[in-house]
Amino acid sequence: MNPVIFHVDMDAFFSSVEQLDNPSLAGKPVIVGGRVEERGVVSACSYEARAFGVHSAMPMFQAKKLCPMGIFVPGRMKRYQEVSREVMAIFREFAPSVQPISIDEAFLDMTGTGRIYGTPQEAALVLKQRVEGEIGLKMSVGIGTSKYIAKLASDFRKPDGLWEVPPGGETDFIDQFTVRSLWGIGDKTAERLRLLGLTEPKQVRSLSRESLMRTIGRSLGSFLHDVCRGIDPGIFALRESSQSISCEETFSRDISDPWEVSCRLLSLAHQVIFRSLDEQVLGRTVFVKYKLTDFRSFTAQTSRETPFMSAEEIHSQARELLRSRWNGDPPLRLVGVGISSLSPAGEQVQGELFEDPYGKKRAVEEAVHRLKRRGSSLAKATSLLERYDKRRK
DNA sequence: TCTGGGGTCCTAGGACCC
DNA sequence: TCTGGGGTCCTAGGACCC
Repeated sequence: MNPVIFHVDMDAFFSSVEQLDNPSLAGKPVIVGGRVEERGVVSACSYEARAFGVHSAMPMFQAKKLCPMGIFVPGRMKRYQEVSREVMAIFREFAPSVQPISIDEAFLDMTGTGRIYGTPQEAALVLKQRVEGEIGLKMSVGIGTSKYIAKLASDFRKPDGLWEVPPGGETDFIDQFTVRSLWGIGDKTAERLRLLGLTEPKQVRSLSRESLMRTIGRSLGSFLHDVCRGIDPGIFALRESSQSISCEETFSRDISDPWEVSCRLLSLAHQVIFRSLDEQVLGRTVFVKYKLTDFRSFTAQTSRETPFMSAEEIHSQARELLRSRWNGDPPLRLVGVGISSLSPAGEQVQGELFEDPYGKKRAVEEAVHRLKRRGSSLAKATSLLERYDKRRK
């Protein structure tokens, strides 16, 4: 039996939710994103706004220029997550197996559901109607024999799309794309391939896997070889847990004062530890990322044998990493902090609790975390107090 | 008046080990 | 007086995606 995979993608998700919650926005160019003064970018926009050339990741000042009459709204991530959960719940009721891959996308394995739903297209129509009826949002569905094909298919007739690639039709379908428009091929790689005379999947098929791997690298070569033959490259494998947790901040104006940067790092370190406690993981690696005025960005990281247990530990490591590389000039546009080499928190805590400094610190973090979840401003107060203490020294 | 935030994976070089 | 060589871990940078 051929696999039947759906890729479901909500249309212009964030802006559609805004239009759903505020019907006066329906049919208008809605642009969700940051603030111009804070160097924000577009995170999503309605199709009405796209008609003006606005697209996601575009700087807000540019979007305003292109679409001055646009309705600019700040994002409400909590609300989008809430709606996402509702939509995913419908998927889970509907399909035997669901794999969410982002806030507004999921793979549904519909193999063997013919007796219940009829043909894949009939099933997709029912699902689209359910989501539109129960939630009020439109979506696009791609159907194929693999995740990769389904993913391309959902994008093929957006918005409100429904496209099925029949078993055996994979290569013909792929041939309707340019190499650049394939998922996983960006500007840089497309340009490299263009210089090699490879702009169409058909041209890629004239090369063996070995020669592709030799010329463009093992991984990319193998990936491209498979994709252009309609073979699933296996990139949407299930990942049960995250590999890293990080937070970053772009300043509304560049900062050259190391002390001020350190304060920002502390606040970011707190956010990182809160999220790591949420996910019940700890990290043995701390990394910092910083971006200069000229947009060049750098990373530095360090690992140790025992996990970092508190915001203070993460912060002091991150500050040290940054201090040895940057001393205030040129000014910074962004800093970020993160942890990786993650492991479940439970394992560590057993042993570490005996070591007072770590166990105690962690207990404090957890307490602060619990309070913060209840809306207390204690965490903020802690940060401020520390700031105050350090200034006094 | 300039270009976010949160991730993933890959590559390449060096250290270290057998 | 010839530069083994494979495996693994770590680090920094980069490409890509939503």
